[in-house]
Amino acid sequence: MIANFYEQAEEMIRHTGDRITSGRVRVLGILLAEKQAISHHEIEERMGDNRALNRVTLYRILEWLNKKSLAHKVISGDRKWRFRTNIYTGLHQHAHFKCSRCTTVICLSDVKAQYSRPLPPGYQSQEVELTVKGLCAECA
Amino acid sequence: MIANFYEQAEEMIRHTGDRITSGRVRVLGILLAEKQAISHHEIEERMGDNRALNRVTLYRILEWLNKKSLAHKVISGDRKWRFRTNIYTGLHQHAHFKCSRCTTVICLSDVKAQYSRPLPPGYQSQEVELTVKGLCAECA
DNA sequence: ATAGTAAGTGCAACTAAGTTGCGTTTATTA
DNA sequence: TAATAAACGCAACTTAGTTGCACTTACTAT
Repeated sequence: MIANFYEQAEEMIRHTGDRITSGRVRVLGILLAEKQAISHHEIEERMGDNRALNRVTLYRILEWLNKKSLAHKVISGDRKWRFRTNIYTGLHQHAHFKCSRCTTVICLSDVKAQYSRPLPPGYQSQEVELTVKGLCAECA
Repeated sequence: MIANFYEQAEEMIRHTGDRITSGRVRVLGILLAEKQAISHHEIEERMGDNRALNRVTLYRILEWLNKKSLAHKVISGDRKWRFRTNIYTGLHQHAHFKCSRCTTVICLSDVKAQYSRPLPPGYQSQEVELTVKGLCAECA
């Protein structure tokens, strides 16, 4: 079943018009197979010991996926980036949930960030990031 | 006028019941004098070249201020922590604004984070973080 | 006022996460 | 199938924060 994700990944990458490399296919495939936002390190783990990509290459692939809107970066206060494909979450702004016990990060795809007051005069909003911290169902 | 902030800082620290050390007074004084959330590095700058505290000590002081609720930590995706006193912003949850051009971070003390849907079943919220990114009045 | 002591500080060395420059490999194209 | 620009890998680096341990200092009890 992971093979399916690789096929799907390849198709998505083909659509960008950029090169289809095995690294991109593998990374995107792993992200597609994942229900959570995962870190650089977790992606390496899922690649298997000997087949791992170089750390730098992985960073560059993740950055590229982000630029091509195939995945997005999730920030969460522990100085680590996590990544999630956009296929299930869409492109719209959405919130993230981080479990303070197991550190899992999920996308709350139908929770939208709002705020109660306008910004100070002259300020322009480009992007809104909402992170809810707490306990996930497993850890509660 | 910065002297006033140091007096105020000393008073605030006295209230915690913990030790009043020159490091704590200086760091909190600097934070009180500041209208923005500032980074560890910016605090060092404001201390002057020769009078700077050790990096480790500064981190520990900031952590202590956070624990004592005299200041709070602001996260913002660039792997840097920033700090702001709680005196003007209160203890309530509030949002932050980060300018994507000049990287300044301010507390939006009267903007509250909200979200449009309940969390998935079993999930418990402990803390909500809202960061708005865009252009500040200076940079717009 | 001063000695004792636990809290706070400084130093050196370390870790984790991400970056840069440059030479080598590879996916596409012509 | 050769040419070539885009990817990749390696080594070395940077930035932000952490740990362990010895030294110093603010408070306390005399």
